[in-house]
This record gives sequence, C-alpha cells and structure tokens, in this order.
Amino acid sequence: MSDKARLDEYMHGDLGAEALSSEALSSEALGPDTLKLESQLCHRFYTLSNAFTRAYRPLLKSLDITYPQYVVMMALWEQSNVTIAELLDKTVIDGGAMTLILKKLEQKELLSVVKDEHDKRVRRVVLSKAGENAKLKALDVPAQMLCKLDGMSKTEAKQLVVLMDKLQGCFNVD
Amino acid sequence: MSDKARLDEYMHGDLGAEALSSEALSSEALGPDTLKLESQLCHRFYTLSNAFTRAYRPLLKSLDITYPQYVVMMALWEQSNVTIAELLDKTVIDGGAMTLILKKLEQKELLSVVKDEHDKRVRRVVLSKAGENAKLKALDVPAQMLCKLDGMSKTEAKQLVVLMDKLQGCFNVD
DNA sequence: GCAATTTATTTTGCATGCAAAATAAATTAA
DNA sequence: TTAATTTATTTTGCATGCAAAATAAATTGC
Repeated sequence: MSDKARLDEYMHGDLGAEALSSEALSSEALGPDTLKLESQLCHRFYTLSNAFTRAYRPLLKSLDITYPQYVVMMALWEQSNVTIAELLDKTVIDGGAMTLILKKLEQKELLSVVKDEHDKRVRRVVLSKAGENAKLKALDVPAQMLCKLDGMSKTEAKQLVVLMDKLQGCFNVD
Repeated sequence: MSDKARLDEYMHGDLGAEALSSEALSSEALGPDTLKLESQLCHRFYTLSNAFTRAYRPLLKSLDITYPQYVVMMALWEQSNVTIAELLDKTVIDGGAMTLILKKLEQKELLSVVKDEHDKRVRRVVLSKAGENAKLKALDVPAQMLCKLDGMSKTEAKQLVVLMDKLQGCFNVD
C-alpha cells in the first residue's frame, strides 16, 4: 500500500468523535503492543525532532549558530528589543539554556543584552547590526530545508501543522 | 474556526500532488513569513518532543528512569539479548549517549552488558530479572500518557503517525 | 600471512534540556 | 515603612544529542 493510499484510508474516518483516552485505552493502548516502540507517538517526535536538528546543522554552518540559537534569532528577527521572558515564551526554550544561548550569541556579536531602565530585574535582548544582517544570510535556509523534505506535499505539511498544534494544546491544558 | 473545521479544510485538498520543494518554495517559503517561528514545522517538533519528555518524567518516576532510558527498556522488552548496534538502530539514540544510558541501566540492575563470544568487538545487552519485572510496572505508562493527550482522537493520532512516518522517510533518503 | 581497511563501541568536547535552588529586585501586606 | 511574597533571571547538577577522534577487534587484499 502506498503512502497516499494509507493516508487516505485514515483520512476518511470521522474525526474527533472518540477520545484517545476512552476507546483507545481499551483497544490499542492496552493491547500486546502497548509498550512496542513502533507504536509510540512520542518516539516519532523524539526521532524527528533530532532529525531536524541534525538536518539544520549544515544549513546553519555559514551562520555559525546551532538550531536553538537559530530559533532565538528567528524570534528576534520578528521582533527585537524584547524581554528574556518574552523570548522564553515565544521560543519555548529552557530558561537555563537561554542564558547560555544568549551569552553565545552575544559573543558572536549578533545581539546584546541590556538592562531594562524601569525594572532592574528585567533584561532586554536587542539585535545588533550584524544580527540584523544575518537575517539576509538566513533567508534561504527555510527553502534549503524544504528541499530536504522533498516528497512531502504542501497539503501534508499543513495537516501536520494542524494536528501538531492540537497535540500541543493537549499539553498546554495540563 | 474549530480545530475540527480547520482540519477538515486541509483534509479535502488533493494529496501528494505538489511537492513542497517546488510550489511551496515560491509561494510560502519565500514569503515574508519565511523566517517566522510560527510557520516552522521544525519548531513544532522541537517543542512537542520536549513536551513529551517532560510529560513522561512523572510517569517514569516510580521506575526511576528517564525517557531515553525508557526507550531502551521498551526495545529490550520487545527483544532482549541484542547487540548494541541493533539497539542503536531500533531506538535511534546517539551512540555516545547509548554507552552512558546502558551504564546507568546496568547500575540500576535492569540489564547487563556482556561480551559476544564469537566477535569480541560486539557487546550484547541482556535484560535482568528486575528488568523483565519492570515491564509489568511500565504497562500502564502508555495509558497514563494517553490520558494526558485527551482531546486527540484515535483517528487524528493515526494521521499523525502516517504523516510523521512519511516525513521520517524524507530524512532517511538524504 | 601480514598490512590496510572496515566494523563495533567508547571517549571527548561542546551545546542544550530539565528540575530545583539561588539571586536580586519589585510588589504586597501588615 | 518593614517583612513576606512574588517575579525575572541565573546557577547548579545531571542526562542526553552531536560530530569527530580514539580503540580494539575482525575482515580484506595483495
């Protein structure tokens, strides 16, 4: 069976009716494959997240930044002069890691971290000129990544986004 | 628009026709949002993978193992007495990390690593009695995780699996 | 039958991710 | 106002993930 056929098969079931925690619990989740690695959604996320990080490395080499550092830069390219807390919210990077990442990016002179004038607890992150210019060099990174994903249709990518956003929503309520 | 409506909208587009790297390249990928964090598939994987790891921690607390260690145990519960190379293949864990993970699990006496008799380069990983028994304690972990994912339908989970497996396929060819 | 190469695993150096403790400054409460 | 509490950020200790180098043992090739 082709990927497309397999996808279509699942595609036409009714959606959202049965919750995972009720029906699935009795049929699949408690079946003999419960602890099988192949059946674990989590392991796919683990695997793919790492695959993305590895795939980005060569694309970010000319910028001399890691993937998490790239995430921080993307956030700043959208809006500079933001609070570290705002950056943490947007990037969903660990706070402890963020401190180190900002130090690294500051060493590379892509940004600077300055004290907030009104609230001395707060520090603000500001793109440097070099940091702004780096955006130009980064503009073709997404396209290069898409090349690596050749075989995925736009539609499929969008479906992934919808489903993953819903899954993220599950974690956000907890 | 509800999640379901949004999903349906994407659901009825034709699939697999246009490749990401051709059409998407000109329309979306090179648009003004190219470098926007919100538009990045990779960031969703990053975020969700970390969310899973965090969500598993309390569930694995009674077993006193981390998520990657749990992955190794799942692999061994499927088949014990396997080569480290086989374990690396199945779990997709980094080789360097695997060495440490196996040491940890050996300290916890959940497994033992023994030399292969025929090939002295090879070491085999074998579940201990305690390791086998741990499977019984782990049997309800998947169900507990599914509880946390309440709101996702079985159908949606399956769609995710199909799409993610296809995406994984993209990385495997490179 | 020995040197060159390949294979299996570990080690190393660096960059996070995570939870929890520590700091420092602002805010609230008595 | 001063003490208690809350908020923003950093530090700490531990567990990976990654690439590359190092080891050790098996296999090839001449």
